[in-house]
Amino acid sequence: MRIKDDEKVHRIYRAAIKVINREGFQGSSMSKIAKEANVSAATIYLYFDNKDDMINKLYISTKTKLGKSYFKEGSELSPSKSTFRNIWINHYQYITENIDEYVFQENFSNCPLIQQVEKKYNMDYCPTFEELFETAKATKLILPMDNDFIYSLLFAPISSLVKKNKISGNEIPMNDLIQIFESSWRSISQ
Amino acid sequence: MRIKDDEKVHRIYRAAIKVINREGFQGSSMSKIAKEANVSAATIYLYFDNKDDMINKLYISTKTKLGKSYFKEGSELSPSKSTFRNIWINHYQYITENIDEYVFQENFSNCPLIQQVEKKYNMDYCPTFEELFETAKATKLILPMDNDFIYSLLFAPISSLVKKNKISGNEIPMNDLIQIFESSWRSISQ
Amino acid sequence: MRIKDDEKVHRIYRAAIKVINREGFQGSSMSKIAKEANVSAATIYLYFDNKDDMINKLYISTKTKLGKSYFKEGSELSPSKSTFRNIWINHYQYITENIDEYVFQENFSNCPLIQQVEKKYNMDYCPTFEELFETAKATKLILPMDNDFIYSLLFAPISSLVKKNKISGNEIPMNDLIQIFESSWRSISQ
Amino acid sequence: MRIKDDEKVHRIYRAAIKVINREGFQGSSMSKIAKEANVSAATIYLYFDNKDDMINKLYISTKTKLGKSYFKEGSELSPSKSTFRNIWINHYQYITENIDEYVFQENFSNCPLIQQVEKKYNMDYCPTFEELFETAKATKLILPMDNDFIYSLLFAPISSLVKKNKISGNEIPMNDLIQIFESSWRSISQ
DNA sequence: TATGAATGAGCCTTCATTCAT
DNA sequence: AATGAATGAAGGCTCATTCAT
Repeated sequence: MRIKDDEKVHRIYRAAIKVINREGFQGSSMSKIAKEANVSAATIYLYFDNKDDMINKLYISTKTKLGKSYFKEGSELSPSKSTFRNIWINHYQYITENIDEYVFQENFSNCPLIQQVEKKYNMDYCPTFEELFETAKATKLILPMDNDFIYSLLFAPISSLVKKNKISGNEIPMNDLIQIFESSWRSISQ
Repeated sequence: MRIKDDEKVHRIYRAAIKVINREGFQGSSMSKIAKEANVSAATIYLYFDNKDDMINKLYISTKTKLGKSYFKEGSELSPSKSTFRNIWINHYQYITENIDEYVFQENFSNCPLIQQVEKKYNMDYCPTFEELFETAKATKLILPMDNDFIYSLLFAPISSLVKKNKISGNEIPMNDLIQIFESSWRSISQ
Repeated sequence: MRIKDDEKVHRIYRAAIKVINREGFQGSSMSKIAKEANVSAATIYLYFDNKDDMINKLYISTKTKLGKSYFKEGSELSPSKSTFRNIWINHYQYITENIDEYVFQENFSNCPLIQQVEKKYNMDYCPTFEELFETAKATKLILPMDNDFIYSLLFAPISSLVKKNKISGNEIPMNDLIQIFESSWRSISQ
Repeated sequence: MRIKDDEKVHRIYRAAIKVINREGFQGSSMSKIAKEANVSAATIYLYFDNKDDMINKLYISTKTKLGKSYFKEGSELSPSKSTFRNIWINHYQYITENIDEYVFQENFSNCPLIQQVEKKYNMDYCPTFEELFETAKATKLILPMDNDFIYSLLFAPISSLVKKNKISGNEIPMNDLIQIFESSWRSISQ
């Protein structure tokens, strides 16, 4: 018998993202995804229960990767401006380098189908962030605010700009990038 | 007769938003929308060329309303912090009061179908903002930055929080709201 | 708008029977039935919820017709041999003249899908028979037996022969028919 | 090795009957049958050309067993009422004890797929019956009728009742059984 | 021999859209 | 203008069957 290819799951994931980003959610059919992945549509059903199952798992997979993207292995997380800057830059780099995954994910975080997954997922979303924010607040590095507020003030502007640029096809020069970080930082720092 | 028409178009718009937000994009069929709007599916084709046409026009309609939401009629736009705060609050109020329209719009701004509309639309997006930002920069009220940056720094955090709260069902108390505005303002003010 | 054709339901019924008897149950697809009925497959779904619903309703429809077939309108049902013979002959004529419906029905009475319908249906199956059998027993025309036994002894042999002949393509001459009735009658008469 | 094969074929047969009777013909897929038989679906294709081939062979197998069921080994077949009664009872016992096989077979005797097999099969159906009936007619034990008629008059009623009871879940008490045989016998005896 | 992986064909069903009234 | 009826096309999914080990 042939060996069930673990790599095949990722081929399907990549194909799904590609098709969905190209043709939208409604334009994405299992057969299109299958063709893009160079497998038979029936094959997808060997790896997933159904379309929803596939989308959910794909969503969780990308979400997990994104969650990890903030923190490079071995890097320190002492509460300092430079730590925040590193995290911020990591995030920026990840979403620009994986713009398709990122767009896919943003598209779906609002989708009713995904929201129950989302709810459950949010709970264990980012314990690392919780910790970092708390100690930063304790050391009076940043303002005492709800963690969600901090997160949004820090990351929402750059995320929003990346998405906008995706559409227009522009890129943000490094100078501007620093400027945006400094502004975001100012909004939360004490 | 003209009035009757217009009223029906908006009934269809409201129904479409309702169905789409309830069942997702793929779950929204013309017949479901028709039923929700209490018309026959065939009737929709008297007012729109096809489904895409309807979605596009709906998108533009909501986008226009959102664009107007920032500025209350007759209000002054002299470049001052309080002007910015008013605009910011207007925006917040509008999206919380019209959360369905807002979610719909956000959902679709990333959708391939909408992006050509978006591109064209963005150009004449908000001349008022351009003006306001430019004079504010000239008077050194805010930092000299790309207008897109200013816009994102000012609005992206609160938008992001509203969406997150939509899912979790929470609401932001007024105190917190002020805090968020102050933070956002700090990120762009000089 | 076009008028919903009540005759269309019967066209679909006829087509379904034809296809099912020709190609068997597994060989019968909605599209084949649709083609046979000269309608689009989608049209069938205007009249029935789904395939099972259609089969069930078809089954009930034929069953009802068969139930009525025993008794010609206006005919007497006094308990006498000639009454039984008339009923018996009516039944024979009906199933030979509607052999397709009959075969379809026999095919499905054993099918798991149909058996819940069947169970419910059996209750009000044939009150007329109950009555006739009871009075015939009371007048000592026939033996005192369970009504089901009477029914089977009377009709099962001829039904079985008709089905066998359907396959072989033979027909039963009138002489033989009388002989079979006389035999069946002997098995229940006192 | 030969033994192992045979055992597996019968495991497949049993599984097929089980699945088909449980879920109907359309609900019976090769993989379900395979799972029920505890083999891989591919394995079935080592023993049968395809699904039809399997069903046909299964049908012939059960039909053969049923054909043998009438006659217990070493029993006498002199033309007498008691011989007929023995045969009749044997048949009854067999179909009640092997109700699944019996139901399966009845289900398929009307199925187009099976009817060519049936036609060919009928020829050498039951030479023993032919013989018995002929001598019984010659000795004026039973009426001079077509053998098919005799067969149907004798067995169709009890078969029909067994099937009906299968559905309703009842059983026939011995007293009634004798009564039914006596009735059936009266219909053919001289 | 035995089997998990793979797939083209086909099934049931729904959809966006048009037709006829 | 309005709509129920109708449908070709497509979608998700399963199946009988074959492949490769």
